[in-house]
This record gives sequence, C-alpha cells and structure tokens, in this order.
Amino acid sequence: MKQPPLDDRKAYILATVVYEYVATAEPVASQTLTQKYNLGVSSATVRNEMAELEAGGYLVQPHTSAGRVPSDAGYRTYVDELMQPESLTPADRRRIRDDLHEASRELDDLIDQTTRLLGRLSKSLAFVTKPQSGTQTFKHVQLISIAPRTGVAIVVTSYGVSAQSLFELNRDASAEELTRLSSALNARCASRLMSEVLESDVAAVVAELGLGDDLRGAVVGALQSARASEVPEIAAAGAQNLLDQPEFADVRKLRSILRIVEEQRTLYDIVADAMESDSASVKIGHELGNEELADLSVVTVPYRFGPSAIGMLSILGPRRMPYARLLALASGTADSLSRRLADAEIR
Amino acid sequence: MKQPPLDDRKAYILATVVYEYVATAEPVASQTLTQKYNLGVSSATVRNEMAELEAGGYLVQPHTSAGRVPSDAGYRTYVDELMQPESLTPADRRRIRDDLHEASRELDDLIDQTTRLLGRLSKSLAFVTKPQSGTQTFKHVQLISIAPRTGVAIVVTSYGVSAQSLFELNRDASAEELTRLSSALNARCASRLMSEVLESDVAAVVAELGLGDDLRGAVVGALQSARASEVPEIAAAGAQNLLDQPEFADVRKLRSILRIVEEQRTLYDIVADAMESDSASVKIGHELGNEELADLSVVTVPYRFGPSAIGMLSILGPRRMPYARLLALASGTADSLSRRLADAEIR
DNA sequence: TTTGGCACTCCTGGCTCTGGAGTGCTAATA
DNA sequence: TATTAGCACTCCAGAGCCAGGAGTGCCAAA
Repeated sequence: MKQPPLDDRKAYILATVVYEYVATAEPVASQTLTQKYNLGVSSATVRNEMAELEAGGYLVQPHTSAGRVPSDAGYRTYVDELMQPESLTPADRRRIRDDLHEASRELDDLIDQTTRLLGRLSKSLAFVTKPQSGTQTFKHVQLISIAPRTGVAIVVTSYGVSAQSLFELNRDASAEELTRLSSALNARCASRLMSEVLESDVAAVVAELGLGDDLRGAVVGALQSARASEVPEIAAAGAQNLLDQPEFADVRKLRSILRIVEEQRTLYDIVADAMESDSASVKIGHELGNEELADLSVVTVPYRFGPSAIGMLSILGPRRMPYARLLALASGTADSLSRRLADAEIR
Repeated sequence: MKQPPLDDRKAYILATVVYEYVATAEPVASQTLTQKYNLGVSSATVRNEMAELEAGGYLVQPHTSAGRVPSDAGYRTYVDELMQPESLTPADRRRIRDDLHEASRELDDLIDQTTRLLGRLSKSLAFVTKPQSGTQTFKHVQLISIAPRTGVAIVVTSYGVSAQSLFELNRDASAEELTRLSSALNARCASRLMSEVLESDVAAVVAELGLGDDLRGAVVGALQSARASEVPEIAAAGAQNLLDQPEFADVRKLRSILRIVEEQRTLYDIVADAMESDSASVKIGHELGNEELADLSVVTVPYRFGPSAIGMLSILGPRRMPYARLLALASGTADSLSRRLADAEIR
C-alpha cells in the first residue's frame, strides 16, 4: 500500500479507469482502454501499469480474471488530483435559476424545494440541512391573544419567520399587556444574535413589567423553537433515483440507506465536519465511517448567509458517481440558494 | 366467476387460507390446513373445496402444482365478511397515547409525528393527509411590522397557527395602522369558516380604512396559504419497512412505490374517495386503480375535527397484509389524533 | 359425501459444462 | 530498459440437465 506519486501515464490510466467505470458500471479491461482512449501503447503495457496501480492500492480486481475497479484510494486520488473540474451546463444553470426564483419565501419551503430540485438534477439522493443558528439575528417577537387565555408567540429572525408557539395563560391578558411585553423585548434584544438572546433577558423584561411566569414561559418556548436544535432538521429527496443504479439490485443495500435517511442523526454526522471546514467536501466509501454505506459517496457543499456557512447541501449516490458533475451541481445550487437567502434577508 | 354465497366450511377455509398466507407468504397447501387447523376432514376434501373456491374466483394457483393464494375477490370477501375485527393491543394503545401525548402542538409537526408513529407500528408505509379547510374557522389575523417597509401577516385558525407570509410595502406603515387593520379584519371575519373569508372582505376593510393595495395583497396572500390547497400535503413515513416483505425482493416494485410517494397526487387519488365516504376503507390490489400497485393494499381511516372528517390516515402495504390488525391500528391512531386536535382547539 | 391412493405436473436447487473475457507471464523485439 | 505479441490459465455467467419434492386432480372405494 505504498503510495508514491504517480507518473503521468499511470495518472492518466487511473483517471480513465474511473471515468470508464463511472460510465459503464463494469470492471474496466486493459483492452477497453487502448481501444477507447488513444494511449499509444498496447494493452499488455496497460496491463503492467494496472498491476502496479493495484499494488499501489488505487485499483482492485473483483476476481482474478476480471477488469479493474477503482478503490477508495483510487477515487480519492482522482477527486483530489486528477479530475477536470466541471462547470454547470447552461441548461442546469437555467433550471436552477428558474426553479429557485419562483420558490417560496418561507425558509422551510425554500429548503424543501431546493432539496427536490437537487435530487432531480443529480438523479441521486439529495439532502439539505436546515440553517443552524450561527448568524441568525433576532428581529422581532410578537405576542398575540387569539382567544381567552390563549395566545401565540411569533418570533421573526433575519431568515424570516422562524417559529411560532401557542401558549395558555392562567388569566386573560389584555392586548396592551401583550403589546407592552413584545415592545420591551424587541427594544432589548433587537439585532442580537439568536444565540445571545437568553432566558435571563426574557425573565428580566417580564419581571420589570411585573408580569407572570406563564408569559415568560411562552416567550422562552418560542425562542427555543426558533433556535436551531443541536441536530438540525434535514430535508431529503430522490431516494428512488438510487434504484436505477445497478449497485442497488440487491434490496438489502437500499434498506440501510432508507433507514439512515429516516433517522437523520447519521446523515448529520456525515456532513457535520464538512460544516466545520466551511468548504466543499467529498467523502468516498469507507470515509463515510459506516460499513453499511461503504459503497456510497457523498458530495457536500455549504450554503451561506452573508459571509458564513449556515447549512449544507449534499448529494448521496453510489461510490461510482460523476464527481466533477455533482460538485458543479451542488455548488451551483448552493450559490443560488445563498443568493436567494441574501435577497430575502430581513434587515 | 359466479360468486354464490359461501357455505360455512368454504368460508372457514377461505379465511384460513388468507390467514395462513398473510403469515407465511407461501401458497397454502391443503395439507397445511388440515394439519394446522382442525378442520375435521381430510386434505382430499379440502382440495375439493379449494378447487371450488378457485372456480368461484376466491383463490388462485400460482402454478398447477402449487398451493393456493387469495385473489383480490378472496381478500375482499375476507375483509367484508369473514375476518374477526381486532382491537388494539394494550401495548400499542399505550404507545399511541404516549407518543401523541408528548407530540407537538403545531399542526404540521403533529401530523408528521403521527405519520412516523403509524409507520413504525404498522411496519408498513404510512401516509397522512394534512387537514383540508372544510371546518377550519378563521380566528385571528395579525400584521406586524418587522423592519422598514417589511412586515409579516400571521393567520391563526381553529387548528392553530396555519400560515404566515412576509410582505413588502411601498412606504413605511405605522404600527397603529397595522393594528387598526388587523382589528378591523378580526372583527369582521371572526369565527367564519376559512372558505367564507373572501378577498372581497379584505378589500372592503382596506378601502374603509383608506389603506393601500400593498396591504390588501399581504393579507390575501396569508389567507391563501392558510387555506388548504386542492390537493392537500401528505406526510409519508416507513417506506423502508416494505423492504422486509418478500414481495419487494424485486427492486422494480419498489421504484414505482417510491415514485408515487414522492409525487403525492397519486396517493391523494387513492384516499380521496375514502375521504368522501367518511368511514374506514380498504382497497385491495387492482381496486387501487393502478397496475403498478396491483399487489398492494391500502387501509384508510378518517380523522376528525369535531364531527366532521378533515383528513385521512392510511397504511400502504403488500396485499398480503394483516387487515384486521392494521384497521385497528389506523382507527386507534386516528381516534387519538382526533382527540388531540379537539383538545388543542382554539375556541 | 368423504377419503385413501396414485399418477401427474411443475418448481427449485444443485450440478456440470462451455464459451468467453481478461489476466499474468515469458520471451522476443526496439 | 521499456514494450509487446503470444499463450496458458483463471474465473465467471449462463445454459442445460437432472433429481427431489411438494402439491394437485381424479378415481374408486367406503
């Protein structure tokens, strides 16, 4: 498993094997390469090179007399060093623009629609984490009485309306009372980061106005649901696209995936460190850290609100995926989403 | 395909075949019946009876020398006339109560959680339509200014907060102005059915107060998203459960299903007439009216808000499903959901 | 009307065999 | 030394075949 730097010809052969395997899903034979790509050498030479690439850990042979298939390390080298970055096709670019342009302004709906779009374009399973609270700022809270002893607290953040929560009171609260509380809270907390709007702020204001514990609870509840939870919600779409891939001819493969999508925790673990690094990331096979997902890969790209990443947009597919194309697709979609969010920002 | 009424023994045999096939997924042989169920007759007699049941269209034979399997008509007769209704097991009852008790009070979340619960309990694919507007009444609208020229309109209905919509204005609107408009709308429309709150009402109030077209648009937008659309949203969960069933060993089966779940239209068509009839309904195989779903069945049960059905709760599984158990499960869950909604009602 | 008996059908799984694809190695060549 | 033609070898995929067994249908007897 020594991995010396590859000379040009080996690099080209590795890249070609990946390319061909991605396209055909069949182990790649030396002869296929010499026929389809003009290497200028015979298939015997290619065989020698391939044997060395296998010794170096870049290729594997499903069985003795079969062609070669890239290993995790092979894909990794391809992604890091060999592949030609692609840019979006005009058709895709237009499609993204149009779809997101007419998308909802509500944050949740916007994320859902983006996820579905990405699923369709990538013909894979797409998933998108909903924004985390990092840069979300508090804009407004409003308490409304909607029935005797019943009210609703609405929290608006810079991303838009992000939570409402019903509450019940021990007694009727007058409209003025609620308005006074709302105004005082707004004055005290306006434009702070959501993470810095604390329960103690609420308690202070409520105490100052001489109001009851029930109102304090109502506001705190609404703030809590407005703050993203530790594991953000994740929207997913396009699972059925995976069924077209030959690697899922066996149903058991699929079961693990569907289960993982349904319990979002694992999905989140996969993208969490990409979120940290704040840049595009590709995880290949065993790099996903989950034996059940060992023949899958994930491409992850952050989307932004202003300067900082607030969520991730991912594509999950067979390890044999068109990495360059999917990276372009994810980046393009993330850019559009970021722009869309910036436009809709509440200042 | 004559279908004379079945004598007792034939009925018992048919019921047993269904029961056994549901349990084992293997064609049922005459000997299996005589061994496992004490029929008091020999397998030869059972064979004769089964041949007649086949002539009557209740059973089919996968091939000449195999056991029998129920036909659509066989299942239908079983469901309509032969099966023993079940009631919930105490364990399930407790599970439903506990899960829904700690569920969210927000309508959307509540439906999502109910769907997941039903998917887990039924070990099948569960889907639940979100409420349609039939009996939803208008409770409250509130316009809030949250930034210069930007506001949000919140609509609260009897089901709870059901829509918010951001709007922009040509000019700054004062808080009083917005409050006045909100109050006037509330006074005019309180407790009307959502379907009877019309754009003309909004226009009238806006005109009366001498306000601008932009405000009118804002309110109308919020009302529109609060009204359920023609095809309501449908929550689905548990697709991966289907993978455990032998009928999905072939991946192509699954593809159709996942596609149908993703585009909700077909799902809605399936339950739409059950919605009309306002009672539990079972659709078996071809009764679903879709060749791709011909070896599936669906159990559908309405849930209520007060006296009238506002949505449906369905379980989709292989035609070979435990009908009595799933009916009990769906009914029990629907009851709990209805009760939960009634408790949370905003009066 | 029921039932034991029996011939018959058809599926399933295992086995063998063959063709072909692809390799690795060796020896010749540039 | 790097390349290549040639060839033996390996292994898979698919076809064909066979045997076992499960289950039926029917007949004739009870």
